[in-house]
Amino acid sequence: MNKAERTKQFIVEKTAPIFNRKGYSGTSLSDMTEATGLTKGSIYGNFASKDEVALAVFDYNLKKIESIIKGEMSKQQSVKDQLLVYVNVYSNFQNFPFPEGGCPILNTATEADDTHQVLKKKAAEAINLWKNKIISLVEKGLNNKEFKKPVNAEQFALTIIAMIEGGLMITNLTGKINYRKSIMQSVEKMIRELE
Amino acid sequence: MNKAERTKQFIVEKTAPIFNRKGYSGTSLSDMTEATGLTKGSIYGNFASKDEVALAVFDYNLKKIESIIKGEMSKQQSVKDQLLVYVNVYSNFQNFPFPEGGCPILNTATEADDTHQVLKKKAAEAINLWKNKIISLVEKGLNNKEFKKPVNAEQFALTIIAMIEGGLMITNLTGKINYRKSIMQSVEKMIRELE
Amino acid sequence: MNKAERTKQFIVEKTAPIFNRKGYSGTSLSDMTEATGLTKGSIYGNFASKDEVALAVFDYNLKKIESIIKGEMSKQQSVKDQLLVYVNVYSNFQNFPFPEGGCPILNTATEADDTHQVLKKKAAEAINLWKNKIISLVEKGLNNKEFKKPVNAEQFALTIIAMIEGGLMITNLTGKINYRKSIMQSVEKMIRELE
Amino acid sequence: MNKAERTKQFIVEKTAPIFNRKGYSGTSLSDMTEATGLTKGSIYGNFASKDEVALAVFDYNLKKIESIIKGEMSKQQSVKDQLLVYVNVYSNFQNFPFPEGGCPILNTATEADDTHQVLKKKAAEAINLWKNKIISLVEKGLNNKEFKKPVNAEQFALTIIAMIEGGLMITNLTGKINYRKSIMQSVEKMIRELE
DNA sequence: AATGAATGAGCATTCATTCAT
DNA sequence: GATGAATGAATGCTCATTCAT
Repeated sequence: MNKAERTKQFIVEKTAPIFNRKGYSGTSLSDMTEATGLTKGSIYGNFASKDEVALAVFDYNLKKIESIIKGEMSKQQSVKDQLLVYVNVYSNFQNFPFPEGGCPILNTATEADDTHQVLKKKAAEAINLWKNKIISLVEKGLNNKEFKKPVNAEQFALTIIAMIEGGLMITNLTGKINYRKSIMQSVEKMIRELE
Repeated sequence: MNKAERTKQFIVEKTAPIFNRKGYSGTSLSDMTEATGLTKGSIYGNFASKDEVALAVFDYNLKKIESIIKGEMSKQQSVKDQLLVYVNVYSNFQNFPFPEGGCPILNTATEADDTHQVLKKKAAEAINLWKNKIISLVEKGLNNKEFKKPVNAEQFALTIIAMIEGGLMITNLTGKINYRKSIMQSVEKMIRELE
Repeated sequence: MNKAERTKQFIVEKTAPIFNRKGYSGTSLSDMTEATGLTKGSIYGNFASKDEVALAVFDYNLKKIESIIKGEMSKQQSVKDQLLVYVNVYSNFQNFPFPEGGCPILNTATEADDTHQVLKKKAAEAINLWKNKIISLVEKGLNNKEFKKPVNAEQFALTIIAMIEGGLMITNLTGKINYRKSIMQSVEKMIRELE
Repeated sequence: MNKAERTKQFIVEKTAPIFNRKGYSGTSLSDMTEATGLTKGSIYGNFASKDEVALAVFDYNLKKIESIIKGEMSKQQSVKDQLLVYVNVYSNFQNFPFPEGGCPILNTATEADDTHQVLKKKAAEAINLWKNKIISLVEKGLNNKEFKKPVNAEQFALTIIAMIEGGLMITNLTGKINYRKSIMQSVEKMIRELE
C-alpha cells in the first residue's frame, strides 16, 4: 500500500464514524479535516469529492459488519446456528467491532436528499445481497433436511432483515437496548421454527 | 381558529411533505417560503424557529397516520381484525391519505444531528404510544378469549413495529413495493397465530 | 425606486469599474464586498449570482457610453458632424464620464472562459447596434445629399468600429494616448471623405 | 537542445493553445498537466512559475505569426504586395498555421489583472515592432517611388494595426467572419491608395 | 402583523505553489 | 530530475436568523 492508498484508507477510517452518525449531508468538510488532522486540500488530493469519501466510507462500514458475520458463521456447523449468528450479533453488537453509529444501511436509507442516489443504490444492493445470503442459507437447510417446514425463503429473509433493521431503528430512537433484544428473540423464534 | 392559528396551520400543511421527504436539515427556509408563498419574516412571525415548524409538522404527519389507523379500526369488531388494520394500511398506504414521504417516525429516526433531540424524543414517544396501543389490543384479545396462545405482548408489539418500519425502509431503498407486502404477510401470520 | 432597487443600483455602480478593469473572472465576490461595503449575503440577496451582477454592470457601462454619444450627437446638425462625435469622444474620453477601465465591449470580447456566453452575446449585440447606428447615419447623409461618394455603408461602419476598438486596445497596452489620437485622425479622414 | 530544453519546448507547445484561448488566469496548472501529461512537479521543475510558462507561450505564439508573415512577404517583390500580405493572412488565417485561439496580442491586451504586467509589456513591444515594420515598409515604398502619395507612416501603421486587431475582436465576438473580411478590404484600399 | 433587506458563519471546491522523497 | 502529497488561502454561494420599517 503506497502513500496515497494509506492516506485514503486513513481518511476513510477516521471519517467513517462521523458519516455513519451524522449522515452524508450532516458531515462537513470541516468535520473531516478535524477528524483526520488533514487539510481540505489534502482530502481533495486523495478523493475527487465529499461524495467519493462517503461511498468509500459506506463500503468500509459495510465490510466491517460483513466480516463480523462471516467470522461468526464460520465458527458454526449447522445452518440453523449460522442463521442464529444474526441474532447473536445484532443482540449484542457492543461485543463486536461494529461500526460506530450503527447500521450504515439504515443510516443511509433515510438520508433524504436526491443527490445521494449512488449511495442509496449501494445500500439497496447491500440489502439484496443480505437477502440472497439468507435465502441461500434457508435453501441449504432445506436441502440437507435440517429444516423440515416448508417456507417462502424470500419472505423469510425479508422479514428477518426488516426485524433487524426495524429493531435497530427503535433502539436508536428510544435508547432502550432491551427493545432490540426483545425483537431479536422473535427473530430467533422464527429461525427455530424452521426445524 | 384565529388568523395567527390559521397561518400556522397553513405553514404546517404546506411544509409537511417537504420535511417528511427531505428531512429536517435538508429542508431550508427557502423551501418553506417557496412552498407557502410566504416570506421568511412571516414564517418567523408565526414560529420561533425552523425547529418549531419541524415539531409541528411531525405532529401533523403523525396525526394523519393515527387518524387513518383509528378510522379503519373503528370499522372492525374483533381485536384480530383491528390488529390486521396495520397489515392492510401498511401494505397499501397509497390507498389512504398517508403523509407524502412515508413514515415520519422512520424519517426522523436516522436524522443524525444532535440539534434535533426534541424531534427524536417526539418520535420515541410515538413509538412508545404505538407499542402500548398494540399491547392493549393484545391484552384485550386475551381477556375476551379471542386469543388463546400465551404471548409476551410487549415483544409482540415491538416485533410488529420493527417489521413495519423495517419493511418501509427496505421498500424505500429498493423501490420494491412487493418486498414490503411480503413482510406484511409475515405480520399477518404473526397476528393470526395469536388465535 | 425602492430600497431593493436602490441597493441593486448601488452594487452596480460600485462594482462597475472593477468588472470593467479586472474582467468577469478577475473580479471576485471579495472585490465586490470591499467595493460596496456590503456583505456577500447582501449581494446575493439582491442578485442571484455574480453573473447577474456582471450583466447588469455591462449594461450600465454600455449605457454610460451610449448616453455620452447620444448627448454629443444631439448637439450637432449635420450627419457628418454627428459621425465626427465618435472621433471627438474616443480621442478625448477623459473629458467625458466614460466608464472607468475603458470600453466594456472590448474588455468583454477577449474574456475567454466559456461560461460567460451571455455576456459575450450582450457585447456582440452592442457591436451590431453600433454598426446599425453608423449605417443609418451614412444612409441619412446619402439621402440628404450631404454625402456624395458611393460607399458600402456596412463596410464603412465595421471599419470605423474596428479602428476605434483597435485603437483603444493599442493605447491600453502601450499607454500611448497619442497612438489612439493618431488612429482617430484616420477615422476623421474616412468620415470626411464621404463628402 | 538538451533534455531540459526539449521538455520546456514540449510544455510550451502543448499549453500554447490553452493559454491563447483561456487566457492567463483562465488557464490552470491542472489544464497544463492535462495537456502535457506531465506532473505539476515536472512543470515547476522546468519553469519557475505559471507566469514563466505564459511568457514563453506568448513568445511562441507570436513567433508563429511572425514566421507566417515573413514567409509570405518573402514571396512578394513589391512593397505594396508585401503590405498586402497582412490583408491576405488576416482575411484567411484558417489557411495558415495561425495560433489556435487567435491573436495573442489581442488576447493578452484585455487580460486585466495587475499581476501580468510583464506579459502586457511583451504585448506592447510586439505592437511596437509591428508598427515599426509597417513604417519601414512604407518608407521603403516611398524611397523606391512605389508610393507617390505623402503619408504619415506612423499613423498609417497604427491605423492598419487597429483595423486588423479590431477586426479580429469583432469577428471573435459576433462569429461573423465576413465582418473581418469586410474590414480587411478597407485595409487593402488604404494600402492601394498609397500608390 | 408582516415585510424583506441584511447578516455573517458556514458550505464544498479549486488554486498555484512547495518540498520531502 | 522528477514525483505527487500536502498546503492554506481563496473561490462562489447558501444558510437560519434578525430587525428596522
